[in-house]
Amino acid sequence: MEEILRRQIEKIVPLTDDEFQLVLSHFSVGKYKKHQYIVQQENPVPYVHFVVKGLLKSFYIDKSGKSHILQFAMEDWWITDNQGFYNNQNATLNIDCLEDAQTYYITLDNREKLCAELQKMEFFFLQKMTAGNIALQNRILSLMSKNSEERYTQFIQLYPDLIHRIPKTLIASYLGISRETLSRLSH
Amino acid sequence: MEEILRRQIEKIVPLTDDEFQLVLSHFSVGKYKKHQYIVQQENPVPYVHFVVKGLLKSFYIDKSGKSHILQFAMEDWWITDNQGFYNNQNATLNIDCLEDAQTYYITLDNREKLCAELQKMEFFFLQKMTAGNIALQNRILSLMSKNSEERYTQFIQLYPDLIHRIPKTLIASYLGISRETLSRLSH
DNA sequence: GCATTGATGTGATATAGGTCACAAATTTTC
DNA sequence: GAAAATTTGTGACCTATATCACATCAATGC
Repeated sequence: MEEILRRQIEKIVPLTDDEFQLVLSHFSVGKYKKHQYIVQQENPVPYVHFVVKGLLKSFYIDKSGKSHILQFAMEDWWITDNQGFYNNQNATLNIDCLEDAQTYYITLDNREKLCAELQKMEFFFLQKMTAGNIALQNRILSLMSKNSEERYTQFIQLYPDLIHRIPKTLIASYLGISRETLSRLSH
Repeated sequence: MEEILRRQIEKIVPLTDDEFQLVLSHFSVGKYKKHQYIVQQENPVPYVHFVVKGLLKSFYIDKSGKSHILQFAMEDWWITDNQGFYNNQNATLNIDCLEDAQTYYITLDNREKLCAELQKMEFFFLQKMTAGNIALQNRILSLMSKNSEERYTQFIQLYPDLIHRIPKTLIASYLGISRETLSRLSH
């Protein structure tokens, strides 16, 4: 399992064995059951999680009670409530498990210590954050310029693996359309 | 003008005079006229710009020819086509000036050099990127969970300064609604 | 292995917001 | 400062998507 984390980092910065051990020593391992929450609205957000097994979703519940999925996270993805985690605020999002899951998680303090001890980790996190930004901007443009069908097609292209692991209902919620509309498309 | 850049950085990391001179030496100054493009679709994206004067917008033109505003940038904001800039690709966005503008701009190479020479600048960029991420995620949730009126109200709250500098037509394009609908809202 | 819960499909109907068309007001340009 | 360009408002009409209501089917828990 450690290997997944190591490969993820080494896609961006090479690491010696010792360096990777140092990295690893700043993380903890978490195991979670399907339906289990790892972040809850109104509660603190102590960790970012790197998923090594399973599938999670982060979602926002609006004032009318409707839930909107911000992100899915499967193996090799990072997930947290950014606003809560980085600004030390209570969560506005929820994160729960769609499948039994295992993560390596790290606190903000530990992340900062790690970056101080191993400069290239700061570069790594900057690269990840930058890639995240680009993806988010594309998602915004997609929401603004594409209709439901186009967004669904794009989703299939971008995340072919997810299609088979996630009920359509949730994909609809991620795409910002109703499950009925998606149902009528997908045929 | 330099002072604006310095204050922007010092909101996150303190700088000595020498350090700031080092920072500054990696930037160039650009002056642009209203209507001038500083990034064009299909062209390279050599710089990120820090705006010290004026107002710009970045926008995407979809396949049907409709334009969607991704971002405005006034004094103290950063702007570029991220995908083009960080991945060394051609632009998918356009950026032009809504008012005569002045920026400090930097290449990717120079940014990397600067971070290598002055570690805290990497921390600075990471912080900015993180804040950007949070803002983008909120915008996505806003697009998914709020109707036109709520999004407009939120825009006014978030960017009260911009309301008076930007025609409603463009605000509509930023909010992902038609100008007619916005006109009927604003009352 | 049955019972509960969740997922999916589909009809009928409602509606927010888009589009088109025109006129008036305002701003910009030379 | 007149002409051109841009912005804004508003009516009439259209459409994509939401909502509600069932029915069926599949998955999961004990």
